[in-house]
Amino acid sequence: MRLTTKGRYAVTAMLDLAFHSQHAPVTLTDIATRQTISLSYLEQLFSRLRRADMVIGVRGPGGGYQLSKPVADINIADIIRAVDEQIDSTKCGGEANCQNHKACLTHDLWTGLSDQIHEYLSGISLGDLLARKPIQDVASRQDHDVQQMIEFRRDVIVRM
Amino acid sequence: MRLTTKGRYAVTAMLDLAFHSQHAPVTLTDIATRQTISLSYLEQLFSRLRRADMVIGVRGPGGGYQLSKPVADINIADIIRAVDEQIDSTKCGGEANCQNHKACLTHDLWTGLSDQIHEYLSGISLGDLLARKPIQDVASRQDHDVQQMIEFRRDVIVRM
DNA sequence: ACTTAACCTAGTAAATCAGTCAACTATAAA
DNA sequence: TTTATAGTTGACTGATTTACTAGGTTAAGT
Repeated sequence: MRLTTKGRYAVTAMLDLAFHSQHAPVTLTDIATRQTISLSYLEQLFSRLRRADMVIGVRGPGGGYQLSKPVADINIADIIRAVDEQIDSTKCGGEANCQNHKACLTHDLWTGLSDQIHEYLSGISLGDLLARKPIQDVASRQDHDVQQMIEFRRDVIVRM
Repeated sequence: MRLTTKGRYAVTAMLDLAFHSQHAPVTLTDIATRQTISLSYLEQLFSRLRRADMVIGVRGPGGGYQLSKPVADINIADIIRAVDEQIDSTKCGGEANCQNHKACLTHDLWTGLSDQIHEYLSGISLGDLLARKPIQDVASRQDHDVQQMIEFRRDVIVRM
C-alpha cells in the first residue's frame, strides 16, 4: 500500500466521475478541466483503471467514461492499487529468505500495519465519500464555476 | 500524508528501537544489522527523527539512540511525517487561489480522506504495535538470529 | 466523410529514493 | 591524554517514479 499524489489524482478523478456520470459518460477533458489535471496524465491513469475493471470507456461522440460498478462497490484501496505499481515484496520477492535462511523478518514487522491501512481504505467506498456534505458542496461549486468555462470552450471550438 | 518505503523504514526502525532501548541506548549499527537497512540511510532518517524530538542521540562509547518519549506517546503518523517531506499543498500553497479566484477546489476533495488517514495513523502508537503478539515473536526471533552475528562481528573487529 | 473521444506509444524534465563516501565533533574508557 | 566509539553533517550518485507532452491509431456517432 503506497500513498502518493498519483493515488490522490486517481481518487479525485474517480470521485469526480462518480459525481457526474449518473446519466451519461463523462469525458476526461471535462474531468481534467474541473480538477486541473493534465489530460494525458489522466488518460494514463484511466488506462489502468479500465484494465482493473473499475471504469468502462465509451468511444466516439457522446462517449467518455462510466463507473463499471455501483459507487458502494468501489473502495479507495482498489483505486490506489490500480494506479500504483504494486509494492514489490522487496529483496525477498515471496521467497522469504532474505535474512539467513529464516523467513523475511524485516518486512513482517511492517506487514501488520500495512495490512491495517489497506483494510481501513478498503472500508471506504466512493459512495461513502459522495455522501459527505463537504464534498457535495465542493463538487457543486466546481460545477457552477467550471460549467461556463467548458461551454465557452465548446462554443469557441464550434465557431472555429 | 504520504506512505512510502521511506516511512516504512522509519517505523520499522523505531519499532526496533522501542523494543531494544528499554535499558540502554541502541546503536544504528545494530538496527541496521537486525533490519537490513543501510546504516547511512538510517543515519539520515534518524537525523530527521532527532530534529523532530522523537529520539535522543547519546554520543560516545555505549551511546546510541533512545526514544524521547514513552512508547504510548509516539504515534505512527508522527514518525512518517518526520521523515517524509511534507506533502506541499500543490500549486496553491496555502493561497487557495489555483482555480479562478475561488478556494482551491481540487485538493479540498482529497483533504477529508487525507485527514482521516492521518487521524487513523495518529491513533496507533508504538506501544500499541509493541503489544501485538506477532511483532513480539518476530522481534524475539530477530534477537536470537542476529545476536551471534553482532557478537561475531565485534569479536572480529576486536581481534584486528 | 468528418468529428469525437477513447486508446496507445514513446519520450522527458524534475523529483524522490536508497545508498555511498568522507569528513567532523562529542564522549567515555584505556 | 590518547584512543576508540558513535553521533552528526554534507555532498554526491544511480535508479526509479512522477507528472507531463507530443503524436499517433481506432472505434463510434452525425
